[in-house]
Formats: sequence, structure tokens, C-alpha cells
Amino acid sequence: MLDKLLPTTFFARPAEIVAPELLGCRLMRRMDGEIYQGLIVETEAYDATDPACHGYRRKTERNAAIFGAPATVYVYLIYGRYHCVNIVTDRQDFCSAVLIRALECDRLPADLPNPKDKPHRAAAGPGKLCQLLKIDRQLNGVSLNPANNLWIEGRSPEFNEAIVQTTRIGLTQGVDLPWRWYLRDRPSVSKVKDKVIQKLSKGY
DNA sequence: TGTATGATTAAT
DNA sequence: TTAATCATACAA
Repeated sequence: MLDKLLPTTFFARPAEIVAPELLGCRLMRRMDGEIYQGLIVETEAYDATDPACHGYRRKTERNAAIFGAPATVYVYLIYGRYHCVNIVTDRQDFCSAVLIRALECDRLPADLPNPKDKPHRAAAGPGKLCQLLKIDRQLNGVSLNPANNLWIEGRSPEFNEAIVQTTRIGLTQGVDLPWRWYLRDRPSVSKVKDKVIQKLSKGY
């Protein structure tokens, strides 16, 4: 295996540093005894200075996980229908996280939630990828780890894809912060909205 | 206790 | 452009 489990130190940095570096990594999910994986193609950053962040006002029962240790999983229900998954970043007791917004999966489960989707769009959106990989609040607060059936492996050594940086999607506050990143040439990005293009060097 | 509202999505 | 749908936050 060339790929490796990302260490907790990877996540123990500001969300806006971690978010672009998660592009090209692989979200790994074991369900029903089988391992599925998706290339992370789109992310967003949130933190305590940001009015759009769920922990901006105060710590509550719902958002407690986002104040946890780096590499903690924060899952919440949105619009009463979908789940969204974040990876907690930075340090304990500081709210910050990276929202995983889209994946590109090579192998899909047999029972697809949205059979009408083209295969490369099956995980093109934060709600869709949680549905596909059966991620819900049962995983809220756990740590990224194979033992918890959810983890992230690092980029392949050959990774060298163009990254686009834009403002975030679907917000009413903090709309001008340019804290969304996606892989320019991937067809599984949820929505295309170009602002800045930067090229990241290999590795991290 | 009551009410407004989302880090969304698929259909119209 | 809109309906679906509900746990939560906050006001009262």
C-alpha cells in the first residue's frame, strides 16, 4: 500500500491550511464488511472567527464535536434530510473543521441511493456523499481511524492537480470568505464557481 | 413551550 | 425556483 493513514498532526493545523491539502486524499469507509473509498475533490473550511461556523456563537450539545481534538469526526443533520461530515482541525477546545463536500468514487455500492445519477456524480455534494457512504450521526464525535470504519489516507506521491479556490456554497453568513477548494479537472465537484486558481506542489 | 431556520437535494 | 422535512437554537 502506497497510501497511508493521515496522522493526527496533519489535522492539528488551521482549517484553511488543512482543507486544500485534503484534496487528493482518500476518504475510506468500511460498511457491511467492505471497504469503499472516494477521492476528496472538494472541501470547505470553518472556524471560530467565522460567523458561518456552527461553533461561532457557543458550544452546544449539537456542535460539541467541533470543539474536540483534531481528527475528530463532526456529523450533523441539515434541512432535516441530509447529513454532512466534517473533520475537526487545529486544537482541542477551538472550533474549526473541514467540510468534505464531494468525492470521486471508483467503486460504488450495489444499492445506490440515487440510481439515476451518473456514477461520477454519486458523491458530488456533502449530503450525497454521506448518503452513499452511510455516514450519519452515529459517527459524530468518533476519531478518524480504521477501527471506527472511517479514515483518510494521504495523497499518492504522484499527486499534482490544479486547485481552484472560491467562496463557499449555500451560506447566509461569511459569504465572502474564500474558504472553498476543489480539484479543477474533476467531474465530481458539486458546483463549479471559479475565483482563483493555484497549483499545489506534490505531497504536503 | 413555540417558532424560525439551515454548510442540501431532486424535481419542476 | 421550490418543496421536502426535522433537530436545534433561541426567544419568550
